[in-house]
Amino acid sequence: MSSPSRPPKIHDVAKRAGVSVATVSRVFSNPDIVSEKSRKAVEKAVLETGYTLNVLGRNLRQSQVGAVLALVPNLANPFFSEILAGISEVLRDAGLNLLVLDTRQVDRSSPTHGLRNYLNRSHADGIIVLDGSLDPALFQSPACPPVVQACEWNEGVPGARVLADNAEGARLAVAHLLALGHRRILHLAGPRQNSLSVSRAEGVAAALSCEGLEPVAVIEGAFTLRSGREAAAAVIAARPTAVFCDNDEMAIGLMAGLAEAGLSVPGDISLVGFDNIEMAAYAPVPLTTVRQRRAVLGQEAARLLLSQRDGDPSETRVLPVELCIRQSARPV
Amino acid sequence: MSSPSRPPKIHDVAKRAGVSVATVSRVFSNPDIVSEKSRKAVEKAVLETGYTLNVLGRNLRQSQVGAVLALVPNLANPFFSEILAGISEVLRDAGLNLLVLDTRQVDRSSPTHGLRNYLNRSHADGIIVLDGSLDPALFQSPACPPVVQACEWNEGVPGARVLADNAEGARLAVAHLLALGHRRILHLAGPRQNSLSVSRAEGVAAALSCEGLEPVAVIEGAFTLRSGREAAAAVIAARPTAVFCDNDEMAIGLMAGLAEAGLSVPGDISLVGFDNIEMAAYAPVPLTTVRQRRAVLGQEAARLLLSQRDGDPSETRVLPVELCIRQSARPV
DNA sequence: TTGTAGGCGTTATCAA
DNA sequence: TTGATAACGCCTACAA
Repeated sequence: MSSPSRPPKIHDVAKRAGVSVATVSRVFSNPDIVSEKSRKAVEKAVLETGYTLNVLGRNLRQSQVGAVLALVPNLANPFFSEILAGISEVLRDAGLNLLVLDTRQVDRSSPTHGLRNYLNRSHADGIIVLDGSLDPALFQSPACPPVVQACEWNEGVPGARVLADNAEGARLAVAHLLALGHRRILHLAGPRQNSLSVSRAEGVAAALSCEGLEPVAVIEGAFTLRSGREAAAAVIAARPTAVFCDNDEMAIGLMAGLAEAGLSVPGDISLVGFDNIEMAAYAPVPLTTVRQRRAVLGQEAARLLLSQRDGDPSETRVLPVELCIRQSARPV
Repeated sequence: MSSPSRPPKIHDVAKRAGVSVATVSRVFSNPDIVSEKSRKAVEKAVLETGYTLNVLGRNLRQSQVGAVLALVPNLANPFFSEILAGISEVLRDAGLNLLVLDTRQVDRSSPTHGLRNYLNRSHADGIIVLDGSLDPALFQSPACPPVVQACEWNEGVPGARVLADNAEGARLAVAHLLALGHRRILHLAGPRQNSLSVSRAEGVAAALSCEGLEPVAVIEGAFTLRSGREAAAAVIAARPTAVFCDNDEMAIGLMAGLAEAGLSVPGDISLVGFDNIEMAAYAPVPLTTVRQRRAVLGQEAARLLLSQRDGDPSETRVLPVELCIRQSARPV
């Protein structure tokens, strides 16, 4: 309990407890194989010296970092926080820490200071990629630890993937609109290259083709409130009776844009979103949307990473989605 | 470029380049002090071997982790994501990584496996605490790295603090309501022990006391949409003409609750929030609120931590706030 | 069940 | 400007 100038090392504890450093080490890593007597002595000495394990030494010796890196396209975007919470939860139970890197904030290509430096076994024991726009070559180096892609994905990146059933979600949403009698349906999509946008467009096409239809228009947004609002003029010009939006934020933004133009939802135009963010139920008109369980998605990603690290083959998990009917879509 | 079974070490590079390991090390940490000739040779050997620096070795040698830990009360809460983005940005420029820990997910007291184990120089080079409810004793150990508190705070925790001017924000909000002629003002507050709630209550009191008034009631919420909605009945019972809410989520939740009860905002009741989350402008009635710049708050916290680490004295920064007038509050 | 001793990969000191 | 070498703190054969 004294306040030593130098933090106590495993050696100090050993001396004080009258045992060897190996025994002290074992008390920390595998207590069951040391005798009760030695263990008690060590525990007492630990308390007396205020010793805490120096993780740096252990990590070097074991060639492991004790942390997993999550690559997020935009850390300020609340969409990802719930996924991160799910990841964090599973990692914690496995004794691993969560490192977070915002891919916008880091040079994607520089060989010396860029992202490449992080994709290294000495930086993280594994990587969870939430950004589908990164160069797959980054992950193909033999120095790169196990990788799992979650939510967005990219062909060419090795390892397991965990995704919501995006196509099915979009199909459900559009089928719902069709069942309500809508025929002029517009798709307010995400960025064109984005893997989510692509899958959801497939679902839209699948649903519409049953009726021999196509979207009256596809407008490209940026998954943001603002881009939804700004799409209002183009949406109105296409005269749809209903709009399927690739996420809730664009749907809520569009709601505002339509209101500014004097159009009512769902009176003039029906709206369906995607994600079921918490705010969807509190939008000006409670939003009908597709629920995807973001915490579960994060948990699954972490679990896949752990089993991949343990040598299990990488599989791909597709998580079910479901339609959440509220008040923003009604019969034509 | 070959694919060695064992990752190349600094030794391999040195041999290949015909120099000593010390020189190779210097090329990485301080290139200017090595001759052009040696440097070129090393760079060539690095490329040929595919060598990447093993951070574990460096960290042990330098007794540093290369990462800062952020303690977040609830990682799934979008309020914190923008703060984290600000933190991450500044850390990155300083060559530090961001570790995130959800304090809900971790045992707060267990001496062997709890939070205490993380507050250790071998785990992180510094700590940014966004949770005001943690036991201050945790941070008082000599083994604990530098600490900065941000947003919420706790007397007894050492180190710098960075806060929004919560009292002033609340004062501005209530003064605005008073100027609109409101006299029956209710305070929908956060949890009673929360430091934010306390400061904001002071601001409310300060503004009201100028008119010799007090809140018609103080209702305790949980900073969530749901708690705002659930407060509606109690709010209505107190018959205020205006409500100041400790955050935007509760204000938007309350808006929904009031609408369900057939009351209109701002027709029947005026509302002011706090935070200016992005959704505030897209609420059923665009929300008048107090803007606090969360990204800047995170940046400042990280900067304070860095300067504290470099031995500068710890100061406390109070960040300005400003009133954002929209449409949820109007004259009585 | 315990102890001894070598090594994980790097950097910093010191001398050349 | 460079090289040899001793740490950094811990874990784990291996031997006792």
